[in-house]
Amino acid sequence: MTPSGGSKRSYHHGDLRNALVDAAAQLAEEGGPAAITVRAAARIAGVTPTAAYRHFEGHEQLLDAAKERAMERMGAAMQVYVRALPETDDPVQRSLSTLAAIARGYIQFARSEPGLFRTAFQQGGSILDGETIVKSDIPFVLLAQALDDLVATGMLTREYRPMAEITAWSAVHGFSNLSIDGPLRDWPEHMLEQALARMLDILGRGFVGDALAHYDFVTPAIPSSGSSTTA
Amino acid sequence: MTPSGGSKRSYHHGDLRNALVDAAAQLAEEGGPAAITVRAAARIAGVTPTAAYRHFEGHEQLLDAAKERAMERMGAAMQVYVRALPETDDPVQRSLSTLAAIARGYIQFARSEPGLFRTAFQQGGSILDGETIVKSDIPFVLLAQALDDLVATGMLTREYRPMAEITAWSAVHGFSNLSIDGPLRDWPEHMLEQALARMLDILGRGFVGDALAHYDFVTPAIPSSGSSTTA
DNA sequence: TGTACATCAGTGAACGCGCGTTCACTGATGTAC
DNA sequence: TGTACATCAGTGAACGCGCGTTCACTGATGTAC
Repeated sequence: MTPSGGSKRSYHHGDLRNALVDAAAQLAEEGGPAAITVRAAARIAGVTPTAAYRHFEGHEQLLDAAKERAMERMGAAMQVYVRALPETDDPVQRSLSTLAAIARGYIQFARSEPGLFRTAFQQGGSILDGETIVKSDIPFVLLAQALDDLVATGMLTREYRPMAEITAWSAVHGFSNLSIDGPLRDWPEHMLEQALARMLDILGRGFVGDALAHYDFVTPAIPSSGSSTTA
Repeated sequence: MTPSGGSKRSYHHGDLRNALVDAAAQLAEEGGPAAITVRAAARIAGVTPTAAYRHFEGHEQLLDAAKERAMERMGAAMQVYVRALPETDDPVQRSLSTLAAIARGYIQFARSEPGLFRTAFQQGGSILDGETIVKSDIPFVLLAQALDDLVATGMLTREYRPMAEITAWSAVHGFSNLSIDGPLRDWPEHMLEQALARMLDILGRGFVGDALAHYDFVTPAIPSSGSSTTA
């Protein structure tokens, strides 16, 4: 019976706050963070701009909500990559595959949803601080777990473990940015793939040393979308 | 005798185009790319907005010019780091030190001039394409040269060489972004330094393999500004 | 069950702002003779 | 050297736009009796 149930459109709009965040995310998708305005979001939600002020203090709060939404979408997209990993008994291979899948999921999201990606990492607004992100953001947890596993199996020396997440994160984040806004923007797909494969090579060896040669750290986790294992 | 000499303020303004780009860069420094407007730049240059249209087709061209200017500043800042490198007879150590200096110079610029950094890599506008950048952008050339040297000395296997620039670039670019807009934004200096040192560890071993252990790839090239070799 | 009332989500009109851009112009500079 | 003229960098006023935000309001919903 609560109006926030959203099942039927009772009580005026019923779920306007959510509708506005959806609208903001749609605007971000199409035009990046700069396209998110109170008026445009209200327009999409089919409502007067003033109505938005019942649910947000102002423009900045709407932006923050959109940022959060973008982050959620990104996390969900990355999970698809990780979940699609084949089973394996080799714990080292599993850790390495997880790392590669996270990397590919991250970059794939940036390239397929650049507007949301830019919104998620937009300057200003709220930011999950280091400790919060560790506890709430699932892909980040998977990343940390994979690195811990590498230590447990002795592939990653304990000495190299602290802060290692930041290296992985920096690399994929930078690659994403360079791919959508930077000098790699107009590179053909196959060159991007080569560059990414090289990056995974180098990162992989950086993490576990020369022993990497015995493992597969580069194979795409998912061939984008469509058929599963085409050449 | 040409008015573009800019020595004396003859002929109305004398060098308005340049003054407008300076103004645009100043705006970018203070408020990022979004702060660059035709009117604000004209205001700073002490001139009517209309005057700007004698020198730029419109807003977008002014933005492009500011972007280019930001890139130049960044290149210059990075060169300071590279030039400050101590001499060494060991070619491997020299290559590794150059790589580390480029990385530190890049990140240092992003952190000390975030507005210009964001402007340089702002979405949209002109972008130096991959081939142009190789031939024109000096830090990038230094990066490529250092990697080539690593191959020449046998430290970097020829197989790992192609696209290796992109890995280095991605890592430092991502680290820069995470430092100024992302989750590392509020980290204290010493934690950032730890994270960066770890990244250089991992990248270094990724490039040259376990042999990295015999070299120094992490030491700061320049202790920011001020005294030269303080603890 | 029926009525009176309180609540509060959304309306409609309006504000002031800074923006990009255009127009007809002015007046300093450079040049031809 | 001196004058008439062409050039063109910069002016001043104005436009239409979309923005964020505020105001007094309306009318549907929920609640007390």
